[in-house]
Amino acid sequence: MKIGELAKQSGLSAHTLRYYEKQGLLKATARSDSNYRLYDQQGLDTARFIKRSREIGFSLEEVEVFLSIRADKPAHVCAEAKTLAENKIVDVEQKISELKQVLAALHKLSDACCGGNESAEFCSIIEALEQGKVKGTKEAV
Amino acid sequence: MKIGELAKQSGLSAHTLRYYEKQGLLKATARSDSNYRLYDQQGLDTARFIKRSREIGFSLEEVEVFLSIRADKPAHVCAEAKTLAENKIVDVEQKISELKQVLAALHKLSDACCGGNESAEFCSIIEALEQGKVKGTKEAV
DNA sequence: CTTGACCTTAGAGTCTACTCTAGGGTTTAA
DNA sequence: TTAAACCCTAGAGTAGACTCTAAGGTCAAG
Repeated sequence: MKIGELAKQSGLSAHTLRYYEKQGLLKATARSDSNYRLYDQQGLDTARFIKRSREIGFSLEEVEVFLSIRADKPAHVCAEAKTLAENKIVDVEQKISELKQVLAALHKLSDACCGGNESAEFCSIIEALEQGKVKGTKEAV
Repeated sequence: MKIGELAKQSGLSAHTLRYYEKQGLLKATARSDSNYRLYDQQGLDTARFIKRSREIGFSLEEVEVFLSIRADKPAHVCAEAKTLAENKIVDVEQKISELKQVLAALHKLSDACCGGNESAEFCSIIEALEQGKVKGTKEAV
């Protein structure tokens, strides 16, 4: 199949597929006489593999590692894949905890403010940002 | 005070302060004979205001709105500030919920894998990415 | 034969918020 | 006086993952 068909089947854009090729993640199986990229079922599998990995939050660099494990499984061990997953778990947990602190600070801001059509002269949000009364982002980690 | 002092007092870098000026967020109060930026207490207050707003997760664009409210409070109403905060809360909650789904998918991947020095020939992580058994990212929203 | 849909390439642009560089002037302390 | 430490500008570079453009070749239908 040509790149447009692969795009349709995989849910990635043709642009993105070419980009992945440039990044060394997914090369076309062959080229037609007119130099069109041609893909087979394997190419589609790989495209979907990449897409799923991205959706789970892996970077292209990490996907590359998965692909190399997948390309020669006997040459690799489970620990390699699991390490990637565990590191990513730590990253995501960290990000979630940061966002929760941000959320708490935002709620504090928001709850303090009447939010009405009163003049902002004594708006608690502005005041809080002004005077640094809002904590919980860096300090409370 | 000069930019270096303001940087020290505010916790922002001189580079960043100049960047903020270029973005129209914080202009120097005056210039010295030698064209150095000069700031007063108000400048420091503003720099800190920006820094705090950023730490709470507001974009520079949003900070600009806060600054304009702050610059002329009687001309604005609380609702403007509160709307910003509430929208940001929605954003952050959304992001957290996405990350939680990602985290669940990652745990599923990781837990299924032995993680040992066994060959990756039957690695459940690779298999899961391969066959699309991993759900919970887009579909489960 | 032509129109439109498809494909090619190299390379530039997007987003956000910085961060740094080059090349040069100023100030301060020893 | 000289060296360090500061300041200035315009503009480029960084991150990550695309996304798009220009200029052109190819292919199938009518």
